[in-house]
Amino acid sequence: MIENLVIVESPAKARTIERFLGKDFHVKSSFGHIRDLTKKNLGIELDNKYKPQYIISEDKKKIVAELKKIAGEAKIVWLASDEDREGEAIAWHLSEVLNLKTENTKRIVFHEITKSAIQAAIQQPRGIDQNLVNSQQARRVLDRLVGFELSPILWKKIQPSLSAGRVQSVAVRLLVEREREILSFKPAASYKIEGIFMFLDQDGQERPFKAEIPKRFPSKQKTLEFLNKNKDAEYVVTNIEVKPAKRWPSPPFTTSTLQQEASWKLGFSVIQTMLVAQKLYEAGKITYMRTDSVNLSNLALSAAKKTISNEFGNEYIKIRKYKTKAKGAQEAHEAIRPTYLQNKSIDGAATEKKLYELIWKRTIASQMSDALLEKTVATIDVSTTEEDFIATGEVIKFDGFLRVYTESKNEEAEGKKKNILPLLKINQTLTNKSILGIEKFTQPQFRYTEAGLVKKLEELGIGRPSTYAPTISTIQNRGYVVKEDRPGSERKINLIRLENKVITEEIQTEFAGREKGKLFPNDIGMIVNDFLVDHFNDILNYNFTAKVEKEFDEIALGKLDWTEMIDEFYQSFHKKVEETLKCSEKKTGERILGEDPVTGLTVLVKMGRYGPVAQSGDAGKDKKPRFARLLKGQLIETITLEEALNLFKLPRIIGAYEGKDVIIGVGKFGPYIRHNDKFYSLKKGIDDPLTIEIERAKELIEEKRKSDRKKVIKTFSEDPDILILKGRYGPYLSYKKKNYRIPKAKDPGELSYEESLELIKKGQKSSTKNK
DNA sequence: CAGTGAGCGAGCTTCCGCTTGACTT
Repeated sequence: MIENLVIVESPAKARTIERFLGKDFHVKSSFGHIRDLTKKNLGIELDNKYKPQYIISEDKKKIVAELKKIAGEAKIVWLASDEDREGEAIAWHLSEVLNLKTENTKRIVFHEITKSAIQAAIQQPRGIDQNLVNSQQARRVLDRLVGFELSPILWKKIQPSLSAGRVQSVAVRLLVEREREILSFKPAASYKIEGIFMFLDQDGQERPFKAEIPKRFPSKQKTLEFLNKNKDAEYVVTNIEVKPAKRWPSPPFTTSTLQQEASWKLGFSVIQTMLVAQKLYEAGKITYMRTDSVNLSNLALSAAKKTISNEFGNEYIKIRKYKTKAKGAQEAHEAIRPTYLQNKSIDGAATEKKLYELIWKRTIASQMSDALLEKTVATIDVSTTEEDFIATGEVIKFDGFLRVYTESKNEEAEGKKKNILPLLKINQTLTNKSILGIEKFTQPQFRYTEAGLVKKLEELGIGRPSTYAPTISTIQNRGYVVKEDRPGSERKINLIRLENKVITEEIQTEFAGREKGKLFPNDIGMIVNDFLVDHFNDILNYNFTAKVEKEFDEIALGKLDWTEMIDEFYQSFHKKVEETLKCSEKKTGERILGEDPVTGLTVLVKMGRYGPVAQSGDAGKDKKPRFARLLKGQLIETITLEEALNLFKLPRIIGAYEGKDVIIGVGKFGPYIRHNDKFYSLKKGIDDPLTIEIERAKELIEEKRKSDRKKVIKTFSEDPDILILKGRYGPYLSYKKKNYRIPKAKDPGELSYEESLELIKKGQKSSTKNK
């Protein structure tokens, strides 16, 4: 007979709690939700008050059976899932599925996994909060209705297998709208004026420092005029202002801020951050990594105090309590922090070490003193003009938390940029070394990184810590958006310099629009977005989630019946679904670019069956139209007639090599060279399929042949189709375009022909078995 | 790994939020 069974969501949590509770308590985990709506159909009985049809998920059957058995033997079952909507629902599903009786079932909650918090929770059990459960059912049913009624419209009207949902569709909308802002942005040029002045140090050394004219000059002409006036100018310091300033640390990490900082400082994708964090959590090194709370337990606060005192001294301690600002935060957990704050670093993989140290620094810094600064602003009068130069400098008087953590900035770059300002005095005259007029262009808005999009979604209250990373993956997997680097384009900028009373001009080049690891919407993302915004504006509205969240809150308080809320929504929503299915045309995003000046045929671009294509000629009236795939980076929305006409120049024969034609084309995976029935990819960003010449093509062919030869470990004279190759995951066997595993114990170089045949036979058998 | 684009039709796709393994071609 078991005295007590405690059920929590996570196995790692179960292990920790079991230690705290002692022998009488058996702690098990449910591994999250155990039931969900059936996937076979809508899973909601529309004519029966939206009754959800729950089934036990396939991968949970085993654990449910086990829990059922133990629960039957236990005297008391403690449901200890999280204290939020989803946690309450998990507790309720457990009590339903395990047939728990109210008299021996107790619901307990705690916000932090510390011994005292858990013991306190045990002292204050309650029943299941059905209102809170109902708010979760409303959330679940609403998301299912939206997702499972919108997606099929897209399959009919745009393309199969597409998807739409309350969260993902808004995420795509953010990216599409930002992209359009950037595409339509017209950069404006102006001139920034920087002067280098010399200052005689106490030890007789001349030191340069920088000052700027606060306003921008609108044209080159005005800049030249200003520089000319400076040829015979004198410079006097007319004002010095010294102001104290303060900087304070950021709160400890939540899921969203951890993803942002890991992206910025360590270059991690949001998925990578979560995978590494999961590892650290399972090893007991950090607290739970899916949280929206910035709260630290009292235990953590006192550990932080001790650690800071030991490491930096008492003057660096400032214990702070942070409040969550995020919309819709449910705060079931602590902030993400090291379990043991005295451990500054850990053993483990390089990525784990780096992420741990980031978390340690952020947590410790959050409990450290403000940094005290002194900002100096000096005004330098120019005798010949009305403009004044302004020099600013900043000195750190007390580093405080900056000793361990600088936020969201590349620390080295920041250090380099800082202007060291000398101790100037009023009425002091200065000598000018040079003045530079630099042409500056206004910048469009930034494109989103994965983590930047998560930040935006969190601000809008859309999505939860457990779904940020999956959402980012979904919109990429559907092809709506792509994460990539873009080289940008060169741009000339004017530089005008005054030095030794002589004005010189030079032209520099800079890269505009260079992007690294940013999210770009694809054509299909734009088409789907426009379609949804057209027909379902209310759901695509950035405030839709906030609006329904308010209603979920009312349901949780018992002020609103969940089925009534759903009914209110569904009546009008479903009507729109029907209308849209009936009325709207199939959408291809078609755009007519104009006429081919040579053939006179209409040229258009649209979404074809296999992706965006350009089409020359009308299917109805002309003879068979020609098609050409758009190149990567080209958008239906922005491609020009000229660019589209160029696409029809492919495939093209550029010459011959070894007696065979060399043909350039564009395929599913980008531009390629075809030679003797073999394909060779062009180099991304280096080779242009429209201009590549035969010599370069030969080079690429030879390069590929060389690297293929390197891959081969062994061949057999008995059958040249069998190849032992070196792959990404180690050696493998390749035979007629199929790959087979080589047992780890075998030295691939020693594999015999007979053994290879054996492996192929075995591999074919097991692959049919798996199906 | 690669070049397609007519049309028919069966059968499939899909949501968000909780949680980890079992997979490694």
